[in-house]
Amino acid sequence: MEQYNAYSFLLDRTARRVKQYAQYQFNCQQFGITVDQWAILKNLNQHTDLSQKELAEYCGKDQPTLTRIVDLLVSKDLVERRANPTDRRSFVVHLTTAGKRKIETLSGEVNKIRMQAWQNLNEEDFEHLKRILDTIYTNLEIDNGSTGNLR
Amino acid sequence: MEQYNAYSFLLDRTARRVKQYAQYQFNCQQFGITVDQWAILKNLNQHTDLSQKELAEYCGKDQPTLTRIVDLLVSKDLVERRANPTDRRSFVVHLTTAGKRKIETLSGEVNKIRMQAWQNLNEEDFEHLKRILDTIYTNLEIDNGSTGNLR
DNA sequence: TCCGTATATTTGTCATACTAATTATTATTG
DNA sequence: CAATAATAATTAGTATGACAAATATACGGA
Repeated sequence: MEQYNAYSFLLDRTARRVKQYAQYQFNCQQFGITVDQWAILKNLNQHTDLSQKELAEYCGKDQPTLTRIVDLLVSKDLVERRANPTDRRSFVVHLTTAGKRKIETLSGEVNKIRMQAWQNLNEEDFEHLKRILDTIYTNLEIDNGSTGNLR
Repeated sequence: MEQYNAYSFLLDRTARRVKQYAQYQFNCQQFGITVDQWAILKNLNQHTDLSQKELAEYCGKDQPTLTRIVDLLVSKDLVERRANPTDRRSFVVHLTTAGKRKIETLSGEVNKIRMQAWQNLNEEDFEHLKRILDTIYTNLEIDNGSTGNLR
């Protein structure tokens, strides 16, 4: 039983290296953004004009974190906050022309960087990894709801 | 090719949930430390009286991060910095009595928390996960050394 | 319509990561 | 031995992550 604990260490360590490696390449190639900022841009490109709440869900970030990343993207003129006509509480996050250009310029390079991790691994490994990570993810739902699992 | 990019998102998301879930349980059960602080204590218990540099390597943390975590553990009286007789640049990090007691008290509970992730998964999954994560990890070595891979 | 509640965003605080720079000490080398 | 390089630890700055609280707005029911 005890040995199974190692997964948490491995996961943490690997996820950090993946991000660190990508950020290192981003810096070397002067992309001018962080890896997390890239994830936001990429999501915005696929689902245009999301509210920050929706964007946070797609990107797997919480709302305070997303607010701050959007702040940085706004200061870099890559996105802008637009009034949401149907709800004055929320904004719509909109890609600027510079933001779209950034995505076009970097997409291919980012793919290359991401694929470095996948050497010596194959399609089947990818399916295993997806399944295992998804299972862990759903195993650890923190349930505040009506099913009343844990406090 | 493009789809393989998803691994980075999955890894990051899963690692964050694993840590968040554990921290949530730590808080509920009033362990009085963070998940990362626990990892340091656990390592110190296995390899007594390491220097901060060695400890950082075992724990997979960088040195500035380790310095700060040790600061927090010192302020909680769980470890202390002792002079290293053979090298006045470095310290030896030593578990206090309270630190040892903390480890004994929490070990079983932490194991239970960690095992929650492993429902619906088996030994074979564990081996797959270990192998895949280790492969990714070594694929992404950032080599500043003599082999001269990338700038 | 008014009131209480829910929601979207923001702000604050603490902890963790990564980078770069600083300090004190040790090791190396001419 | 003296000058230089390398190393252990720290500090500073920025970004992210989690959680709580505050604010503004929307929604539901009396």
